[in-house]
Amino acid sequence: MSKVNIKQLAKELNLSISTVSRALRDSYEISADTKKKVFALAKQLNYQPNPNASGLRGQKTKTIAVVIPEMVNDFFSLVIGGIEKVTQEQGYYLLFYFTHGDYELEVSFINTLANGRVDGVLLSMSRENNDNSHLLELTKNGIPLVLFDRVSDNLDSVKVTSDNYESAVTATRHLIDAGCKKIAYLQVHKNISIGKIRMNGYLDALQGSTQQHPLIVECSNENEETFETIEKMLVEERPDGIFASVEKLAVICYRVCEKINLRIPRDIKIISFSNLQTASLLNPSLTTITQPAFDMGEAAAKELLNIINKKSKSASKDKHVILKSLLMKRKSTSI
Amino acid sequence: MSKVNIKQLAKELNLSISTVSRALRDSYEISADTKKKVFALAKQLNYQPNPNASGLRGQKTKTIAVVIPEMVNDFFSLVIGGIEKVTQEQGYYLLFYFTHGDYELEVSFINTLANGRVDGVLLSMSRENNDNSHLLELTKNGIPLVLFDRVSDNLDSVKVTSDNYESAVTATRHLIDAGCKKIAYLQVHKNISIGKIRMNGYLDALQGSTQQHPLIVECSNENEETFETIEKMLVEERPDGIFASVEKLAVICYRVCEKINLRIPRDIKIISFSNLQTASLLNPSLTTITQPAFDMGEAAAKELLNIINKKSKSASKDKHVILKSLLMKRKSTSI
DNA sequence: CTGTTAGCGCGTTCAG
DNA sequence: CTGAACGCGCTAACAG
Repeated sequence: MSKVNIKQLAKELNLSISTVSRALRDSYEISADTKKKVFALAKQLNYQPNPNASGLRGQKTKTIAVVIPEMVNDFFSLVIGGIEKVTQEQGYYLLFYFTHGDYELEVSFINTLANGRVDGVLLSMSRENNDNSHLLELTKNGIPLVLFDRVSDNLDSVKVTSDNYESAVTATRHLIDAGCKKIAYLQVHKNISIGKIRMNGYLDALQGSTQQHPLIVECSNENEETFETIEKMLVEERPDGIFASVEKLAVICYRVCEKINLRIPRDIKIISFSNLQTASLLNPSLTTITQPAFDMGEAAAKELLNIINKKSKSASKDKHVILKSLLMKRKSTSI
Repeated sequence: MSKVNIKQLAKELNLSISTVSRALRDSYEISADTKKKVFALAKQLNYQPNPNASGLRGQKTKTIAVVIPEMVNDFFSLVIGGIEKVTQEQGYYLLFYFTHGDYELEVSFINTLANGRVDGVLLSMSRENNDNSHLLELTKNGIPLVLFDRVSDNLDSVKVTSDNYESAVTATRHLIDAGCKKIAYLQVHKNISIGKIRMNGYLDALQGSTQQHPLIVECSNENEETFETIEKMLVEERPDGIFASVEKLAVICYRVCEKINLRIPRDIKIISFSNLQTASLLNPSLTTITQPAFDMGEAAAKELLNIINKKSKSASKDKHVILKSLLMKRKSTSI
């Protein structure tokens, strides 16, 4: 344990502890000469202020918590990239927690944060439309909270999302414009709001432009089951367009098409909410509605740091930042 | 700021601070009755011990740092899953840091950790064969370190890796057994040790089994450039087998084959180091050597917690855990 | 079984 | 310009 603290610096330099402390914080009441000496020794010994001590004293830790459902997921990986870029610039540390979509875990972790472990929290909810009292409690304890992607309307924290409704409309119109006469919508998590919002975009786009009837296919989290559901639907209904609400469904759909010899995009056109990474691996590559994941991370982190630093709680309450998604066509795709 | 602390609990219950503290820690010298009362109130008020205070006092934070090159990468995502599983069970927090392969960033972050911010560090190195003095300094300060995946031989910390050499041999033999007469090896990062080790496996397997000459293709980080390099090689050399040292190269290779009408696996067979996620998206799906990423995370975290809890520094010094990779063939692949 | 006290390292008052 | 002293919240040693 050769850890260096202020005391040792003081002894070494024949100064008092408080002088050293002040010098390190570049206080105006310390002579340039003394400061120079202190800085030199601090650097030489790699002095690092004890974060527990300063956290205890000043009630700030330069740490923010990031609570997300999971990590093995390109979307959240990209979001984290954005968060990290912003926070790193300002010297913040990142405490991560993965809820695996488990509400109980989210609650217990958030409760754990009540007492000065972090300066703020970035959260994408594990489930929605639930009891949010743990989050209310958190903000009541003076810890700022910013929600992103999976947010809840009955919380007046700052929110950052992408334009799920508008982009679902865009995606559906894209299929219509490409000549599709019967467009199926592949749906999961029908009870989470982001799912509903996307579906509404699909429904409204259909209604607005043509006489098409909606064809909504409820899928599950079980890949095998979903495969069969989709296969059955394709055979029986013979749609010529597919709009997948999440990437995984599009991938399964590709597999089904292979099996039953439907050629993409000639026989059937597919579009999906998805990120960039995996979409271009498919053949032909998948046209997607891509959320600005990195930007979302950046935006959420910036909002949070604003609240933390400027304490402008009142100004930004109930603010909702909405980022624009992109329709992405890739080479070798012609839909 | 309505944060609850021990003092408030004590006042509310007409007990002394230390009695409450002991009750919360379930000390044997507190009556069952008192404990019950304390627990009840603590739960009611959602009392959470201030981590800065206990960290300052006891020199432990229940936090470990995870330092990795990047996040947008299935391999590290999976590793983190393993780390998280183990640490969550024991109530540890995870502080993340991404070096983006930048050695300077790694150094500055590690230095920051010298003074009681975390109880231990899990690290996958940003670069290798460099000056490791920052890591030595860290362990000298009494903070345990476990290296995984990208490790350095001139550090006597515990290391966890997968069997890169053996699995490269296996992969090469697999192509040979499948009848390949001319196998090319796609290489990047020739100067990092993990790259060298894999290449040696390829070279030795070739030498051991047949009269084949090695065909090593140096690729860059530039996708466009690499695409052209591989295309040129395929046209000029006409190999019937490809061993890609990283997944991205295999993907590019697929694209090149499409362009110049080489059918996989009939004309050319491809195998690659890769994880599971993206490999099955390709068509035909890619046969891979898959590192046990999740297991690696688990193993590394377990080793670290062992050191932290048992303080068995001496016993585990210079230990090297090597996990076995898996050769994975997937449906619709016939090589 | 319970209360009193001291100190972890730092930053900020209050004195010079 | 510098030093002494206090307290952030918690735990452990020392009483009783």
